Amino acid sequence: MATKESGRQRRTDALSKQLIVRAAIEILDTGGEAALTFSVLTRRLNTGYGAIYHYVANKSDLLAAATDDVITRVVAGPITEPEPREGLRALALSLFDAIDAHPWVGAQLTREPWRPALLDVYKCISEQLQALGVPAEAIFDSAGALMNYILGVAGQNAANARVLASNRTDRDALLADIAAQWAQLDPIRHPWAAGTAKRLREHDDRAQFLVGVDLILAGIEAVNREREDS
Amino acid sequence: MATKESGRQRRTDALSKQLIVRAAIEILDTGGEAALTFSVLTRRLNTGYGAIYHYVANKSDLLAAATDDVITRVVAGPITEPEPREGLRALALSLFDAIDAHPWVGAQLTREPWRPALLDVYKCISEQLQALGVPAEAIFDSAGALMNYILGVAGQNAANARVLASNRTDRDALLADIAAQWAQLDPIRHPWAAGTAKRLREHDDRAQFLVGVDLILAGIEAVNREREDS
DNA sequence: ACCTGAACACCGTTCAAGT
DNA sequence: ACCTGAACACCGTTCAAGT
Repeated sequence: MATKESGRQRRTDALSKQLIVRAAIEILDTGGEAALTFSVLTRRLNTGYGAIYHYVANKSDLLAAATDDVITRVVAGPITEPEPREGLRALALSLFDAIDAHPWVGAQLTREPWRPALLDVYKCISEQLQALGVPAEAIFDSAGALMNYILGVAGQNAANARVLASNRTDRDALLADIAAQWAQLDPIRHPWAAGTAKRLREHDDRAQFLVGVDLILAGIEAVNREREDS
Repeated sequence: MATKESGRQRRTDALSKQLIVRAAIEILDTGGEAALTFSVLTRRLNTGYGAIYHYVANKSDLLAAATDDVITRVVAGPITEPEPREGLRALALSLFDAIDAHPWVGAQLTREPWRPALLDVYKCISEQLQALGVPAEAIFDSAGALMNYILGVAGQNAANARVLASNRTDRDALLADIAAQWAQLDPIRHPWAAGTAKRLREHDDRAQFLVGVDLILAGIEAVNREREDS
């Protein structure tokens, strides 16, 4: 089928940062961080190095722009849930899923925090907490804890996913291995180990992530109840 | 003082993985991730490339070993607090401080999770939760949430610290900038913004980290209380 | 067994030259 | 203004040769 098309043909339409970023995202999603190379990008876009550098300052800039693109799309989906607690859970899951689909975003966020897109996330969380009745003076710390948890766990999960990308067998083998180690601990001194080992083999990362969100929400509410009582 | 000592002299004592890892840690701490180069490492250790590769499989392996070294030292410090809640807070703070002192550890953990050293952290957290009276079936999710929070936030914080490494002025300027943005939001629709903007400028990352730990602990206890009641 | 360092493959970035 | 691609500096890794 179709001979290799030379690949030497010049592109007809103009380049744009948008176009470059989208191409970079595709490469990152397919081959991971190591696959994103200016040489690959150049070939994919049928252009030269200089053309890319005309729209992008350097590789850092490109990665940052790609990350912004992904996060912005998540936050742009307006929260439709009327119940603030559900809204928060939905936002958390959206971010989790986005980082799961684009694992390199997790690593990038640890490298360049405080991107504008993240401020929107922060804002969104703050609004939901306010709707939940959290007093203004408690919102700062609560929103911080939630956001850090969401990004932190999503990042960890993405890292896991990347390491165990090959197939389910790998994941199962590794978890079984860890579980076996724990199952060997003295059940008298470590009664938690048996249950944890069992759960480890069966657990669903996405569900466990949500349990954590709920734990933090429960904590926020518990602390506020105490504050009201006193 | 002391002329440059040629640097060409061969080392007298034998090399070892331990020695290489320690040298790598020093380079990483001083100059950040970008500074760790086999060429720099070779010069620092007065040796050749092959000698290093004799003890270390590749750069990934070296980074992993360096991370293990840091984390292991933290977990090795036995928890002396008799009160489990204080023990957890102490462990959390130790990890936070360690990652703050070695910011590259944060990025590394997102790259290679499930290292043996982290399993020890998990184990330690589980034990403290058990001592706190958390039922065995709730320990898995609770420990997971706590550990993810600790590593996630510590990593984020390290990233912040790295970006704003230069001096306090930079940090203050950036935070003031963000605060100003939020202060402009309509105070009727966003009553939380004013307080958050103020807190943002003044907050202490370490203290806020601990507030988050306490929130999760409060959530764990609240959920368990409900379970008991029903 | 342990070490040396030239050599190789690869990658980010620049820049003089083109349209 | 926008694009091309040879060239440069740098870095991880290998390997034949040394002790």
